[in-house]
Amino acid sequence: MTEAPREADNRVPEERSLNFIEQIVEDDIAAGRNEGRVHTRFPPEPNGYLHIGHAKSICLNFGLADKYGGKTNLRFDDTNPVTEDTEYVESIKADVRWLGFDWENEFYASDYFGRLYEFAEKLILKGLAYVDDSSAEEIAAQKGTPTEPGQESPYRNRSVEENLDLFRRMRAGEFPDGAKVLRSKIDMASPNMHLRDPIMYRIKHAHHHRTGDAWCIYPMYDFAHGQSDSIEGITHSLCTLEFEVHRPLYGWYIEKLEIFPSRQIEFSRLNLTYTVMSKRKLLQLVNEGHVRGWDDPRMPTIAGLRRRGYTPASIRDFADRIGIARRDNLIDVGLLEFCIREELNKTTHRVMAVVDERPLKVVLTNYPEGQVESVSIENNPEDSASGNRQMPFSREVYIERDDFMENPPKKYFRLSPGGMVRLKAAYIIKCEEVVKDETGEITELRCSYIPESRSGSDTSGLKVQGTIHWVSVAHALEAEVRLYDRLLTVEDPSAEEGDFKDFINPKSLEVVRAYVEPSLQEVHPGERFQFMRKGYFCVDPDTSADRMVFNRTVTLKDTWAKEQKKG
RNA sequence: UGCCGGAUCGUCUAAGGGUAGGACGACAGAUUUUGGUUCUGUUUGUGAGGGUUCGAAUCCUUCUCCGGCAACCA
Repeated sequence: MTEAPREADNRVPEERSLNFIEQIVEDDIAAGRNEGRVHTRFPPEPNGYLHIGHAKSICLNFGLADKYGGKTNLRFDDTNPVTEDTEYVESIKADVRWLGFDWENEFYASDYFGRLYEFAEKLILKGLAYVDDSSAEEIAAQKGTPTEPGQESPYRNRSVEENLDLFRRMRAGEFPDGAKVLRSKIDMASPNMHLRDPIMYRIKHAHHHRTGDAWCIYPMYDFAHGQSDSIEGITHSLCTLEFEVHRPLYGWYIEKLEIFPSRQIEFSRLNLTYTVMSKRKLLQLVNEGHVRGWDDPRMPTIAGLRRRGYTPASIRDFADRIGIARRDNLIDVGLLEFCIREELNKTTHRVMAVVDERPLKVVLTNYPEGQVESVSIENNPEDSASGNRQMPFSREVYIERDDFMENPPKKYFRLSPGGMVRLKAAYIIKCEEVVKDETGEITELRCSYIPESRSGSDTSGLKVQGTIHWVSVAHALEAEVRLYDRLLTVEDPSAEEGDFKDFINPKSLEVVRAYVEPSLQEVHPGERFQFMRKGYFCVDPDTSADRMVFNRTVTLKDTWAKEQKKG
């Protein structure tokens, strides 16, 4: 039997192979587990801003639910009132939305404090939990080490009645912070440290951002997370590799409590070159003033990337490209840059901006004084629907100092004495004279222009190798441009001796003046452009009626600069 | 030294006994009024040794290297 060939079968979309979690999910669906349901959750602790590593997790969780017709909850893991705050709750919600995802439910671990308390009493009743009066130091000492078993607490064998009474009094506020904890009775000799009678509840007379002063005991992560998953009917609970050793405990609570068995699956966290990705370190950068805040465009936070000019689609694309696996990885930040360039190349308008503190004035000696003409320029050659706009051209224009060299090396295609270059969308010019001041510094270039070479109606027959951007001196607008570079000077700070802060790049931010074309008169924060030949830029929120500020999102690829470096 | 993971081009990631593929990067060329974009081509990889097999990245075995775990953090 032969198969009839399908028509136009060559356009089959490339089939991406499944990552290991998708394989698990498909196996589960095929086996009829959870009635074929797929329910994930994204569980941030509201104690910091989300970063690109969280974006990986968000895309994974929401993407999986989307792919298999499931749901995703947003759940704040707010079991430690002393570090958590509603400011973070709000920023996290804004960031998840901005990334393009909508959650099925907005939940909080604190919603379950009542249920968790009941779970704790249930374990006490089963003889599987006890109140311990030991101090934190004593508990740490009893814990043993990875290679030596721990010792049992002297309070380990209290009666169920006494434990119940003590736990209720803990809740009632009869004891000060640290006086007692509730622990699970598992196995102090377990090779898994997390099974050595882990703490379930601790006393903290602290105000909680949601429950206020209703509680003075708070559950630990291990006694909240899995049960929260279970309560919500989460089928696949995805987390990073460092929680792998918690999985037996996750399962133990579910088993002993006889509740819905959510399944924890771990994947490797994202590491990016030239930056750090832990909330603790990012908080340090903010608190110690190494950056201007959580949304500083140098930060790998979602807020920072947004301000820098990254788009949600580019971050989702990045998350998709890096994949999901279980091995440690260090992703080249160049891949992130590729993703944003790819999108912005298709979508942004090209504009002229001479990004130079000291631009070079070019005087076109044979161009009539006082004359201004309008030249037409494509908004985006990659998008024919984007149309054209007009730009004023006149006798004096600014170009970047880098676009002229008095003694050019071979293969330098820009302007040099006696050389010709095209001013993009306008005329070919020829450098006739280099004017310098008494210190030898070039102050101006006197050039002639070729009237027959006007873009669009060039009859000059001339061929020039270089085309450069420019702005008309009389029409240019001043703007502040913030040029960002990598936050750190080393690819992988964890591989270096010393603290990561020893490797902060002192040149990660350079603020320069630029002269931009007049069409940019009224720009609004968040708008993106390609500064022709320079890179992609985004209007910063610091922009006001009398001040224009642009952030450089990413440079254009620059093969000339690369060539130079080699030389 | 205990337990749990992991090891495939430079960097990620596929292939689950049957041609080691893709992406990014790099390199070379073509096109180009952005040294951009686009297009074409090239390069480089299964940590090591032994075994099973007609056939091993894949199975077995020994070893090596890397990561995580000893917060009343998550």
